[in-house]
Amino acid sequence: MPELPDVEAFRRYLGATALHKRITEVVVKSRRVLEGVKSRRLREVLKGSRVEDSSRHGKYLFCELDNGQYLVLHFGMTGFLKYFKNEDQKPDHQRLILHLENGYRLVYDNQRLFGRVFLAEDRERFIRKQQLGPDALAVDFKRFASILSRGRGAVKTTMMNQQMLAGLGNIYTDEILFQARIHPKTKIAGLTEEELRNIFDQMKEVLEEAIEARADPRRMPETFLLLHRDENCACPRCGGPVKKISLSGRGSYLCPVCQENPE
DNA sequence: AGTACCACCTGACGGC
DNA sequence: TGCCGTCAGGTGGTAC
Repeated sequence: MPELPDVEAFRRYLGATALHKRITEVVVKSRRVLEGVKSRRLREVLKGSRVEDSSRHGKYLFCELDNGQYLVLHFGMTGFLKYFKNEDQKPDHQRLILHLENGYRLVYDNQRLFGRVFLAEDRERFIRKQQLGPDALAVDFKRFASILSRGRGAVKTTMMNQQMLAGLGNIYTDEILFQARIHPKTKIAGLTEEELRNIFDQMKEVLEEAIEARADPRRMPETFLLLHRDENCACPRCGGPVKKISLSGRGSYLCPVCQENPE
């Protein structure tokens, strides 16, 4: 699930729920998700504090605490946040539970344990340490073009590399390339300036529309490929069959008519 | 240095 | 019904 638009949706969800509420108790249900911090330390820092602000860089969510520290959440493939009061509403794979002063809980759920929870003192230093590229939604064209041109392989692989650009995953990269009518295997070096510009514009467009839809596919435009991610589904542009290929080990969906293979 | 592939986890789904 | 292989929206390490 969680690529940039999903994490942005979690951020807004946090803003509408647990923000500014005092954390009264902290339960680490799975210490495997903790990265670089022990349960005890995490509890000490979180207990009694409040999340006063939130921000996002790529797929990372930064929860700024009133003690100056940051609770940093990464969701892996299956993570999400859930705010609830009654026990019968609790999600199936709670990994970190924050009890709040109003009797509600904010839960970090993560079925496959690929997500990570960090504690950071400095947001920018954390981003540097993780070697993240600029956020895909914040980057300007000049920077985008110069970063992408460092890639030697397929355009999709480069766009998904978090050290190049932070925030794009498998689904949205497919979507952007579909909208830009570029085949995912196209080599970066083979792209014209115009095509690069088009990819950039579509990246912004797709991300903004997905955020607008609260990362919920049911609210997304019918023209989105991600609603038709199935082999032989009809391409929303030309009606031809959608094709699935494998690119660096990931399933990639595309329309072979709209996205011509350069080879 | 850059890129490709596997492993890490759990669960859902389709075929037999 | 049950077992098995395959696959899933991420990423780190390792091998070229």
